[in-house]
Amino acid sequence: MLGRDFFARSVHEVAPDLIGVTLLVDGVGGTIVEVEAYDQEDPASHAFRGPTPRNAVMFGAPGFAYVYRSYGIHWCLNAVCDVEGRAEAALVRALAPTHGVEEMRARRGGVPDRALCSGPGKLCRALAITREHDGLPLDEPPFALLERASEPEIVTGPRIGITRAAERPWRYGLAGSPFLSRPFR
DNA sequence: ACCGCGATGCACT
DNA sequence: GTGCATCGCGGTG
Repeated sequence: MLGRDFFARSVHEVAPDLIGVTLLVDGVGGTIVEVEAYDQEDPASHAFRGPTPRNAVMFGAPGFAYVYRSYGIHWCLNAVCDVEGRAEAALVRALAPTHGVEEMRARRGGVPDRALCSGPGKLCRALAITREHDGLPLDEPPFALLERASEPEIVTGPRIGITRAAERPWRYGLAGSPFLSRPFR
């Protein structure tokens, strides 16, 4: 089990270290294969313009879940990071399903297994993550984070779906994984 | 393969 | 009123 101190570092260290970690919610989930980093000086980050009710968790202690609604439909999960009081977060973008696959299939309505968790909105659907998880600690139920077994081969590239600061190579992935939201170039 | 678009909530100008 | 840290579907090459 990963403790909260894992997240008491710069998101630029935490994000690549999350690749290969197993994320479970009520025992359902899989191996993290894709993450993006957002820091406080980042125009693409929700924290860039300062605290609001929505992003309040980002300005709190590290090791907690920041869950927000995207495009009015989807939920997205972040792990809050923090070094020297900065508001930073790692957006969990894709998992390789390993635990509770039948449950995830039922929640995701017949998509191929490869697409069960191949995007930030998709994985929240598969793991039933909603606003109720916003602000919950990641090292206590219903969450669980299992340390990776071996050192993964990590690839990087520009982040997806943003318009500002889009050139920053702060997207991290497991090399060659078929469970990514999109391939790396 | 790519491209367009609708669904829908909410923070912010 | 505008713009998203999205997704899935339906159209066209």
